Amino acid sequence: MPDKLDFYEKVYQVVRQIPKGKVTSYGAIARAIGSAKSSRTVGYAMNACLKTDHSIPAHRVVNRNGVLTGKHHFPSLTAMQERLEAEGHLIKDDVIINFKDVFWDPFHEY
DNA sequence: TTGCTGACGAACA
DNA sequence: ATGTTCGCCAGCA
Repeated sequence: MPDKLDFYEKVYQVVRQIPKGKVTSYGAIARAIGSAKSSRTVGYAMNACLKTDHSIPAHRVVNRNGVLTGKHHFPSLTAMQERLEAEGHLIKDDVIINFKDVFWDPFHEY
């Protein structure tokens, strides 16, 4: 079937499951949907969802170091950080403080 | 169609 | 510890 669209579907599905106050990484999502080495493409999917589906909390997805590498793609350069702070996260120099403590592993859900 | 790019990550030197 | 290379996959010129 539409394998290509399938990839997006799965990515969105996982991202939507991220609990409020938690975050996860591109790589974690990639593993969760069965494409462990496609973390880059996960980010690409996020980029697309920003423009299309606003119901997806793309700001809860950061890289494996807890860095807000995707902030440049938001309407505002500070939008991502502010959203995260609004959910109780502490951010310093684009890095989520206590990232490890607020990390949510989608793999753990499956 | 080919080649390059990119919100990543892991392996190597 | 730091820098480079490769894999993965969608989108665009």
